[in-house]
Amino acid sequence: MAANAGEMTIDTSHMDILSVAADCFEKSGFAATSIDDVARKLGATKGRIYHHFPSKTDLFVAVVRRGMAMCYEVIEPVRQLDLPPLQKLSRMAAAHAKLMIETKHFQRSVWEGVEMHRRAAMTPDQREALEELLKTREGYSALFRRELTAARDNGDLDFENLSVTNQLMFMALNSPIFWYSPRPGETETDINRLVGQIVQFALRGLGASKEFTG
Amino acid sequence: MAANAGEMTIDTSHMDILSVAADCFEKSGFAATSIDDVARKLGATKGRIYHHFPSKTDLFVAVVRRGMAMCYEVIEPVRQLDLPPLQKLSRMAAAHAKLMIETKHFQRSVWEGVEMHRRAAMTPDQREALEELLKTREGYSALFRRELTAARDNGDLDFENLSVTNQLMFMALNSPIFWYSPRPGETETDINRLVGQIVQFALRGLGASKEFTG
DNA sequence: ATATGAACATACTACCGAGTATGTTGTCAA
DNA sequence: TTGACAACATACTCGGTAGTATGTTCATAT
Repeated sequence: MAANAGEMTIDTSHMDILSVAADCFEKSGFAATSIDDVARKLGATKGRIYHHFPSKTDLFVAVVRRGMAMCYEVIEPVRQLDLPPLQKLSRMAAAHAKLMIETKHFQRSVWEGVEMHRRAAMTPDQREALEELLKTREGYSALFRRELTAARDNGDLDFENLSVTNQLMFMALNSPIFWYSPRPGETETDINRLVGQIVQFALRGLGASKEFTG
Repeated sequence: MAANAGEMTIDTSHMDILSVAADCFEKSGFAATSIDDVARKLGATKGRIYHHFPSKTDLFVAVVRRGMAMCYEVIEPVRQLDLPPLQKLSRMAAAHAKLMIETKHFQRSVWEGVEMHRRAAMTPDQREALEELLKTREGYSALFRRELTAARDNGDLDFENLSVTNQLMFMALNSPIFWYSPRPGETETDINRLVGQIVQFALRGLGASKEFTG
């Protein structure tokens, strides 16, 4: 119990830093966020952060890793359902879009991480650290592509290029990280309705029939 | 002729800087791009840049302004065509998407400018400088919303919330600035096909019938 | 009781990058 | 030819930031 409490403290402190760091990275981006900014928002000093993370890059990567882990955690149960491809894709899309809304600050960092990698705007050590995460990301994307392909083979979807289509679909599903901001008095139902619009847009874009998308 | 040549030189030098700056901002983002980076890529030094632009912020704003001007220039002739709303929207969307591909480096800065404003990650002087541009951007967006609304009233489109839908549509149309990269040996036809896919995705997402979107 | 180490804070260093101050060169005007 | 100015280059300043080195405190183990 003592050890347990000790680990709890460690994990909590660790997670607190990650969460605040995600907030800062969301607001200002990686480059414009200073460790002191994060520390200030934590009501602490650099010492605390550098005790847990060896560098700013490692802190950022940890945020990205956590964000991507959230995606997997949310998708995994849906993925295991025994449903026809389009149905499953629809559920996966909804789960993903909702997560984007609920964990926006983390997912913004995930996005920036992907962008940093794509633009190759990194030092070698940053690149190496992100490399692993990008493979994970690719695996995640593949989960969706599988259902996309299956649904097209079924005749339930209609699109030309798989890669392009996948990009377009994810752009729509990810988009709330750019334009969503919580409304005062917003309910779970409001969010679900928002998610519904996003998924409907995406699936129709993919060529799903209106009977399916409502 | 002397005056003309002089102005030509000025404008050319000015535009050269803008173009290279756009490249740099695209690769590394505003915060991570240094004036020295831009100068180096120009084969020049800071002196040249600061002779034309009073500050890094002003340089960035100039890039954004130029990018947005390109949008208006491309859209304006299409907008004046006498076509039914959905037809016009489709042409406007195609023109916009194609411009995103062709002037990707500028449009990335436009995007970042909008993001900076939205995240309020700026000094007061930056904010003021961007304020004007954001109004221009809003006007541009309104051109599309007008056709969206008209097409829906016609029964040619089907969507719930105009604002959300507008966001989703622009996410799709803008998306090439994130994932497009020119293929070796790529032809105009290839690009047009790509644009076709993007527009098809967007219009279907908006609820256009398959008879229209093909 | 005391030693030990985790979890921080404090106080530095070193560097980088925005902005400035001051040359230097060529061009045109009178 | 010379003076004036545009269009840069060079050489600085100076504030901010990543990272480090060194306390300090508190809990736990022995």
